[in-house]
Amino acid sequence: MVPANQHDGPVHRGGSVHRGIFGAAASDPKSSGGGKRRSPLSRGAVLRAALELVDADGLEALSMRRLGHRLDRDPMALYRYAANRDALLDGLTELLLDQWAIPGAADGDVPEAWQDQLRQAAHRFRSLVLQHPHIVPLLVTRPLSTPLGLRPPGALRPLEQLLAVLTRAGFGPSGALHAYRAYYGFLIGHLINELEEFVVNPDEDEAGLRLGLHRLPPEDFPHLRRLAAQLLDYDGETELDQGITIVLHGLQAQLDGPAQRSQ
Amino acid sequence: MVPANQHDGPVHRGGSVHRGIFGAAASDPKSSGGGKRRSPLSRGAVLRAALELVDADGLEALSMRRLGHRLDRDPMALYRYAANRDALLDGLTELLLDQWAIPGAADGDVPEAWQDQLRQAAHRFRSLVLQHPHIVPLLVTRPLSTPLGLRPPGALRPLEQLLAVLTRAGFGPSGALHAYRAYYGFLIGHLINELEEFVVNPDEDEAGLRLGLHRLPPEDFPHLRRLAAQLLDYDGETELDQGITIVLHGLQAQLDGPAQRSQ
DNA sequence: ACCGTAGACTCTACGGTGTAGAGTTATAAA
DNA sequence: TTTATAACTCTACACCGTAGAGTCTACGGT
Repeated sequence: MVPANQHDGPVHRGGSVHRGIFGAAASDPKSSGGGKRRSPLSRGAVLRAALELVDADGLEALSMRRLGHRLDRDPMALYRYAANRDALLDGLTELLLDQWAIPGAADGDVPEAWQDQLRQAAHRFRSLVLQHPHIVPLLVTRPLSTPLGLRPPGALRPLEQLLAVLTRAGFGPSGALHAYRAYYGFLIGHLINELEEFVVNPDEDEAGLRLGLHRLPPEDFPHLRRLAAQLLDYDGETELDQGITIVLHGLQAQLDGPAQRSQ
Repeated sequence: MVPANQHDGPVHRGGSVHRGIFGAAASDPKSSGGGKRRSPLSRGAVLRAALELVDADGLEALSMRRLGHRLDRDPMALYRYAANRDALLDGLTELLLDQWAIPGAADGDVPEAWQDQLRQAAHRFRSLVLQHPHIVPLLVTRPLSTPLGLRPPGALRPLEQLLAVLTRAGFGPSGALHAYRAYYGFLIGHLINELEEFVVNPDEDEAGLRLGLHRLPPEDFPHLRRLAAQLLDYDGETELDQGITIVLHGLQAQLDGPAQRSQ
């Protein structure tokens, strides 16, 4: 349930000094009270500052120089905590994935609850992502450049836990993998969809005008133009819930169907 | 079936000189045969060159300067065909979406075929994206910054056509929208998943080693480590097909269920 | 033949970026 | 006191997007 994280110090060597989850420090003056030397940074502090920067102003606003400025350190100091900017971005996705709590992942639960567990996990992931919408592109892009086994454990934990839930539900190894892919694929796809729902001009009264739909030639886009009202009262939460229901039904059918077991 | 595209010339004014789909020119010497002055570029030529650059070396390799060099033009010349780099990226997503052919979008088809049509469309989208994997981040990120009505028609056409298919299938306006979202959400999610499947070291014999799974502590990742073999023989096409089947069944159920019609 | 105009492009420059390499300082250990 | 090391800073380089002004060519009008 709670992130169980690893090294926090400099990046080149796992210093193994456990300072807490993603590191504390960085605000209290250390032992000697000169006031001249600040307490050293930590990977956790750097990542958290980076996330704040991204949340506030988007991904492009995250530059080494700006982050250095925000932490009151020379930009080059950051390279002690992330090998380069890409590694920093990877750290952000890890920071996020590591917060994804998947219910019922511990042993000893009733196996029938797997559908509720997956449903809950989906909603948690959604609210997590909505708190940090700017990192979605990272979620989509970054892992692509890192092969499975080399990704940080924090980023793999959700996958492992989902596989555990599915296995307890009765899926075989390959079945669990297929089920995971269908589930996570739908989940991430939904979030991309949801984040793309937008309004041009909230002050405008008429639905079509708010979306800018009046610019579209009616003869080319009859269906779209007719949907102005429906496009506006989008409810991401129930939309996700209904979609997840479809997926879960499909998975249940596979469980009940033939040739399960070793498949 | 075939992209029907609009202006192609300079960006500030829709020159309305129709030179063909996304523009020709850019290789044949124009009327006067001095050999001194090259024929002018075109938006289409610029976008195509940009796509080639991205396909070859990834998104980060697409800089105005590199693109200018490739087209043998000063980088600033490109600003005649795209207002800035972001607009260039938007042009790339349009270039791609515009190629997505959705079968049966023309009127007069048998309405029962909608499931096959959506299935086919999904497979076409997949092969399109696999030809240009580097643009997936754009597909995910770019529309986010452009409200629906302001997106270029080429990027909205697939949406319109999918809505047409769903409407002919019997969905009401809101139902069609929900169905579209479930369908496209799953589709894009699957592709993200599929693109993240990777091998570390193809020369390695043993499955776990090829994925780098041996680095993971066995006590923390029992399920993942057990899946080495299954992770390796991933077949994106049938995976997509099975997932789409689930979604289509779910949608069919909604069609058969109560309260369809005006909903 | 001359001029004016407009399109397509180039030149220069500014402020920003990631990061290599070497240098600095403060603390802890010997 | 000396030495080692961790944490950090300084300087510099090559690249980036793009604003602003200038150039060069083709063409239409007179």
